[in-house]
Amino acid sequence: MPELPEVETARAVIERAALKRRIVAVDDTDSYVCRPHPPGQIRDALLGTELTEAHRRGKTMWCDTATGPVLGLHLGMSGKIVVTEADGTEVDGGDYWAYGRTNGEHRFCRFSLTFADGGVLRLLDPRRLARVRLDPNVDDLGPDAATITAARFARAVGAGRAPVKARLLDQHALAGVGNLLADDVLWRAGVNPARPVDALTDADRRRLHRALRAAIDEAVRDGGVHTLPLVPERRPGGQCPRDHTILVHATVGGRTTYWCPKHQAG
DNA sequence: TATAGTGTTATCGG
DNA sequence: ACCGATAACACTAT
Repeated sequence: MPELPEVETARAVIERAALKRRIVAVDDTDSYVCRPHPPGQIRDALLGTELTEAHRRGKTMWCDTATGPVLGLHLGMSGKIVVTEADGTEVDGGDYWAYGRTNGEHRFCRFSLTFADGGVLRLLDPRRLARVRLDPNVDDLGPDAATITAARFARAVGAGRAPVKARLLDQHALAGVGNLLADDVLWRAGVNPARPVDALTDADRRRLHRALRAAIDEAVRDGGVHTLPLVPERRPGGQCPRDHTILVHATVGGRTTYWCPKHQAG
């Protein structure tokens, strides 16, 4: 589920509910999610300190700590952050999860921080493709898709023969666009997903940039990429929300891709 | 039971 | 070395 909008919401959850609280217990025993750190290494680095700031670039989050290393968090394909207070109150990123409501059950907990007053931050992730690591390297990520300028976007989606969708998904070129957001952006801009980037016009790139910014703003505001117009129609028989043409689908850039054959023909 | 899947990365070929 | 395509990863829901 998590693309940039969901990750931004998760970051805001941490900012609102997990900063400046002394960490008294850490569960880092899931050695796949916490790799390459051996069990206990992340725990030892965080015990007794506190998170001070929550940052995000693309789909990667990281938290500064008062006295320890930086804590990197990535939600992978199915991760979610939930903060539960001692009285049972939950703060989470909304109901976008495909694996049902959490309902205080905390199934699939892969990592947790317990605070001095009994509150707990949990990373829930059925598929265990999320990652927790100390001092993550963020430098290889491209500019954040939520704030990228038109000029930098044009550079990122300028040269090369890759299908434009593949480039939008390339986290080194720009960071934060996932499969569903990419389809919605291309749909808004009226661009065929398979079009090579060097065949785009400057006008195409301007429309794509505006579509990207608008789609992200709407998705963050409305609760995730599932609220975008095209996303519920991404299924066999789904219709274009604009002209009601039956959408077509194929694999582009290695991912299942839906588009309107009428207004995204070229 | 078989399959698809919202992300990342190692590996392969051009 | 660069660029793009593909498989693998772990696991659940359909």
